[in-house]
Amino acid sequence: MNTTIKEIARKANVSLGTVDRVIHDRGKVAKKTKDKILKILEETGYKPNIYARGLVLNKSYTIAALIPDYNKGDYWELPSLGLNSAAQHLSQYNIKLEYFHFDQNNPDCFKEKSHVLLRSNPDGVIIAPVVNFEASYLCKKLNHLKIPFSFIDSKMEETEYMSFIGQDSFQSGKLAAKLINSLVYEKGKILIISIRNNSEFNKTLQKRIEGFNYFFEELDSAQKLEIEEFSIDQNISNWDKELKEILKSRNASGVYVPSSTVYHVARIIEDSQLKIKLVGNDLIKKNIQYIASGIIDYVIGQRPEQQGYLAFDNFYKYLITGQKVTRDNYLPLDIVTKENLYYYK
Amino acid sequence: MNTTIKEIARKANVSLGTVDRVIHDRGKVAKKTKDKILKILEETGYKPNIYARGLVLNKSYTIAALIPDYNKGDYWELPSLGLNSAAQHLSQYNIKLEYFHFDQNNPDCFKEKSHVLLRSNPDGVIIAPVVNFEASYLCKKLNHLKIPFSFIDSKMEETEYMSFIGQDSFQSGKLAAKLINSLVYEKGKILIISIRNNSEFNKTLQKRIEGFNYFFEELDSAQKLEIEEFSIDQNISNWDKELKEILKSRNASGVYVPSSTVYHVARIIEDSQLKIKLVGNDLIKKNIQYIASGIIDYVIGQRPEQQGYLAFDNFYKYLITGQKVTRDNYLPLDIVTKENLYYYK
DNA sequence: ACATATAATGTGCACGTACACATTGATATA
DNA sequence: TATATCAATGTGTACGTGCACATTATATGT
Repeated sequence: MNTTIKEIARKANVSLGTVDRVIHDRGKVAKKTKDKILKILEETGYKPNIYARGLVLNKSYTIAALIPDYNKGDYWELPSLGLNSAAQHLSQYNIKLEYFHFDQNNPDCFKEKSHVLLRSNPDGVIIAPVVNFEASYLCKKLNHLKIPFSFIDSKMEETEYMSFIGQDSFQSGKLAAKLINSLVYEKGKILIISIRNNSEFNKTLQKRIEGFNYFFEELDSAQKLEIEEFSIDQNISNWDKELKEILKSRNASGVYVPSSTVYHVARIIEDSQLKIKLVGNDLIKKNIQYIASGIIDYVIGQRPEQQGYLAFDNFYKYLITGQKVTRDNYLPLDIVTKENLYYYK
Repeated sequence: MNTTIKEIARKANVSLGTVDRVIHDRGKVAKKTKDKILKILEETGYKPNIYARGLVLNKSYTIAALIPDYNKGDYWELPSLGLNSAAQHLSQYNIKLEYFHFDQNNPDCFKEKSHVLLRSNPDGVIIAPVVNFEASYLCKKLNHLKIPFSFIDSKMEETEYMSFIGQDSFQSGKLAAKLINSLVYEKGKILIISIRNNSEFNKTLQKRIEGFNYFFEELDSAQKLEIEEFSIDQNISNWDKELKEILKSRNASGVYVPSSTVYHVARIIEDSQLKIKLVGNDLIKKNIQYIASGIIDYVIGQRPEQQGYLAFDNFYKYLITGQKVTRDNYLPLDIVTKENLYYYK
């Protein structure tokens, strides 16, 4: 049983109200009395009862999530699942989640949604900063309004974010390289194929490729494999044919796709019965079937659901329980393959 | 703002007490009234206010953990870390953790500690059932006393446990086989070396080995590798020499140690500068250095800290928030290697 | 019809906190 | 001396729930 305000008051020979004023530093207490009460608080290690506190405050918090729009089976569905799950678990604490979806290909859309978001006056904001410049503006605004915000997936160093939840892209690429290397085993050529669905410069992709190349640069030159890099834009017609052409003509032993769109390559490998080892990212539905059948050899997961869950949970911790929040949260790089696929789903 | 019992009562034209009886299924309510109230509860999606609930109950719960004794750096330190972390996070909810450590090699010790545990009259029990027969007796007792209990690490199917948190040992072995297979790549011999620190039959070890063998049985006979099995008892003097002898004489390309004691093999490989690929289990401190240096190629992790955290958290959920608890919780089989080691630590 | 048992329903209190409001005591001013 | 001022302290209420206890309605037996 913890000490209560009542006990403190009895020990100090004052009323509940006086203790209350000291605890909340509301003033109107004689210095002598205040010191006496503070001392007793210290000695007894008083901690407010969170139930009574929660009951009497009974505030309703709203967390806004500024996340890319998605179709079923896309990557961004997964962080949303985690966000939803956390929101549901914590709904009894009167903390709610509100989405503001934007089109990844349209920076204006991000800007517009930012404004709508700000007008809703949330108690916290979760941002997926895929559109850098506009996000920077939003962060400044939030900072000014003293609304705490978190990044998910990737972060913007120069802002005063409360927390970041994501992965280390460079290391992800390095790990992919190691896996490919163990698969093709000293013979053959390797392709890096980026399949982008927007024309923008993408930090995450870039860093993964850097990490991938770094791994091979560090190897003995004897073990080095030939690497070729390709970039395909899904907005261009016939991108599918082009991809097929590359896969068939280059006589590659292994392919690395540094994004969740690796299933496109898997489909072609399956259809054309090519003998190519394949490594990609993310455990999305469209990839799962190819992992199960062994066409995708390895996928590197980044626990997107957990990312979503943590992002929301951090606001609960911060706003409701008043706990400190870890600022940078790097989640493990999960290696997923046929044999351990089941327990990651 | 969520609906309250008061509102439900007003809508149903009854008193608070009647609604309360329906919610807690305490009987003494006319069927007609009960149905009416149930319908309203359903419609409004009533959820009890956790603060008010906690305030009025304000019980102090004690969870007992019956876990093997350990030295620093041993496997069982890790679930304890998770348990402690959960206990600390949830301390404000008046739920405490009390350990009862036993000696793995001494079934009598388990029995004795079981009795001490029962006398402490806990509100929930977490059991690591490494001593099967004695655990069975304890479970029956707990069942009779209506004290809920959970298993961690491995489970006993025939008991009425509240939840289990652990891994799929068979699949763990299968995954290890796949990794070894990709490492030695169609040439050479593979050894399975069990290093036991107690003389007892160990279910987990057995199942991992079964899974390991199963993987190779399923391969085309052309790709099959020669496999030899060894078992070493650490209680026998000179076990270290024997191990060294095996590693040096058998001309193996790969070794699988189906437990956390893989670091013993790693040490010998390092000292004797052998060229043997090595796969084992668990991310304990003694293994980490060998993963970092690449002597252990892969380790399969089972998130022991998370196991501990979940085990405790499940009791919080069950006893305090009244939520339903998932009965079987299989954690992912993490593949840990030099390149992704950092983010698993 | 009446007493009595029992089923059904209602009432009141406690939990610990936050905050609005009320009261007390001391000092200064007319 | 009476009164206004203001600092210091005290009191009361609400939050929503769980449970003990009180009350009312209905059925049963004589």
